[in-house]
Amino acid sequence: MPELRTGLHHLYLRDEDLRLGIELLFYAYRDFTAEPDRMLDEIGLGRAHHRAIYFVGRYPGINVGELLAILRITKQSLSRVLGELVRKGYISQRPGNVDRRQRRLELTEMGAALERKLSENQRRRIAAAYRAAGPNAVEGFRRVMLGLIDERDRGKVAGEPVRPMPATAARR
Amino acid sequence: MPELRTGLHHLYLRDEDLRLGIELLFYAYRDFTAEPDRMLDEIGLGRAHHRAIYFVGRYPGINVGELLAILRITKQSLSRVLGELVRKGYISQRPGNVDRRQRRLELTEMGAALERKLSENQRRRIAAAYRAAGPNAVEGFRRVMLGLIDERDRGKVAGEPVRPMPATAARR
DNA sequence: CAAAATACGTCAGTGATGTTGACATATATG
DNA sequence: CATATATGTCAACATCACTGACGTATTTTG
Repeated sequence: MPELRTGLHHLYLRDEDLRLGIELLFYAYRDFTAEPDRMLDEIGLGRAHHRAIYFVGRYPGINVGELLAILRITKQSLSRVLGELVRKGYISQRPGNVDRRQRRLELTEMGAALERKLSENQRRRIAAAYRAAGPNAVEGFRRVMLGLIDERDRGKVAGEPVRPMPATAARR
Repeated sequence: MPELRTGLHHLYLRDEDLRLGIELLFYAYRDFTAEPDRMLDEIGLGRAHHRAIYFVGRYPGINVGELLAILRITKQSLSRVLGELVRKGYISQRPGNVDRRQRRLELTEMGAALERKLSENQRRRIAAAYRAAGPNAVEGFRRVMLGLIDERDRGKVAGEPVRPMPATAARR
């Protein structure tokens, strides 16, 4: 269906084109995470903490279940990470208004500062790549990346926040 | 300099544009690795093994130092992974002709079969994303991804293999 | 040719991140 | 009230990474 719009069903993909795609993902991700990892290491945190901090910053008030759905790790893993972040004062929590079983998570001032510091690095890298590649390339980048993501999560990344929604939301 | 060519120095990047980029990378990488990870798990291997197998398949005859430069892990980590792969019969090794200190690595039949199986999955995902996005988007994707990679490795991914080169090559 | 550098390996210890499984508690819902 | 949900905890374990120290074979160099 989308193929018809643009006539792309004829796109000829050589093995090498696909290999290049695989490698681009490997190298880009490797370099994209390297510097934040180093910074985190200095304060005794790791990439898992970064991810939690990032998404709590992105969706203030997010609860544990929603975060689990994004990160796709076990609650035990997340619990450890989240516990450390709360203990160290990067994340605050309080029960939900409508569903008091939930822990609604937010960044503290300190957490927000760390989040900015970490993602500033990544933003800079992305901004440089975007600028060097140009607006058309950026649009193409987005289309392809979105296509790489599992269909059910494309909406999530495209903008609509994982809003808690009056109780019992995350039950997809 | 590249900005002048295309006049992109005016590209206006909102905070949200950059956030989207960060998230695209997170989600795409998460989903890109999920299925191979599951397959590997069944045969008692992990993502680290996949990476080694992939790059040995990509550069037959690659030596340990070159592989280390690509993966950016310690030799102790790589040694473990490589040792397992050799013991289990996925990778064969023999000393280099010109420098006999080197271990030149190659996939066995079995290793090549596993490599195909694993990356077939990733190829399919990439091919689908490419086809849905169209050739222009693919070109843009490549430009941006390349820009995200550390400059010194852009050549590597763009095609030129990490060829051993008559002795003393990898000393960048 | 002897000394130094290189390619690679190993042993030992540690830490971060993930997993499974079992069980507990508070709250919500039908 | 019975059941489902949101979350947590304890325990054990695997994978993948790291640091540091040291060893051997081979190549390069003064």
